[in-house]
Amino acid sequence: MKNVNQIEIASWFEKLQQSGYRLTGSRRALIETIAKCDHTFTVPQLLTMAQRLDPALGMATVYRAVETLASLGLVHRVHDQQGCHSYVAVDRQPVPMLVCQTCGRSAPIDDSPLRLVLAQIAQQHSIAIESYWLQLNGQCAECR
Amino acid sequence: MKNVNQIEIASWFEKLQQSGYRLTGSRRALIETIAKCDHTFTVPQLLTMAQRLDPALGMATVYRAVETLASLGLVHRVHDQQGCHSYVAVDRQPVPMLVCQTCGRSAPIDDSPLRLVLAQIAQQHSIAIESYWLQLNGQCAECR
DNA sequence: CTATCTGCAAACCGTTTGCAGCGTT
DNA sequence: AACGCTGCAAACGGTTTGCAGATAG
Repeated sequence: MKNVNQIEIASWFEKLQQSGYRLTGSRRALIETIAKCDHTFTVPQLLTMAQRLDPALGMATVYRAVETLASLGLVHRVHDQQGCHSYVAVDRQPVPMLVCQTCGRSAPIDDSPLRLVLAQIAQQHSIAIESYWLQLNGQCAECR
Repeated sequence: MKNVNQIEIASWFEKLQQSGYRLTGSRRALIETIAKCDHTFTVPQLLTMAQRLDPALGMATVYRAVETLASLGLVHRVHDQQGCHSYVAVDRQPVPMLVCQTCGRSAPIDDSPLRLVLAQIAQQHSIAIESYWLQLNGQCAECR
């Protein structure tokens, strides 16, 4: 499975600044690290990886940055049996994700065929769907 | 939205015993509480509710029981923006859930029409889907 | 009777926060 | 120069664990 989340570092930098955030060394290091990372990551993992670029980086900064990136929709939570401690880079708003349980790599999926089915379900249950989470857990071709 | 998770207390008791667990007072109290509960709950919430039946009940016991019930597939994690601290009763293996964001009540959905679409997606991405999480967040008819 | 289960309280650990100094704009 | 951002370390809060006594089978 190729990493489909080829994020554009420059566009992330832009988006940060457009939203009134400063483009600091820590944030550069973190974004560059996330861009290179082709799998899901936890905050402590991200810290370790990013410290190659910025050894003085602290844990609190990473938590704050990930929260910021999540609020901008650039990073997305991923769930696992044990809890919700992982994230992935995404290039658009919350996206149904496909996560390989072996290598941790992920890819967004095209959910347009799903929307139709979901609309039917919503009607059946007479509810209004505000958002949904779809995460497919499996094995990618390479890991099988 | 009616609570569709009408769990059968007796069948839960059976399943516990068949799996080699003892049917203790704490577990009875917890299962009866969950059966009455028509919405998602956190462990601390469950403790408070179940203490009506068993005032001496402790937090650790509830954590342990919920973990046990989850391993038997009787209870299922529910996700929210802030993390994964909620559960719902389910009567079969992990089920796509529909959760009302206002009242917290939930209903399992029939995912058979979805399976077809998911199979297509799996083929497109050449991956093997082992499990998936689908959670629809919205407003039920009553809360609108 | 025995092994499991329980309540208590302490330990744990991931996450958040306060603060003084630093760095971006 | 102003204000956002950072690192540090302490605080926090949900969850887990150790243990001695209780209890189901």
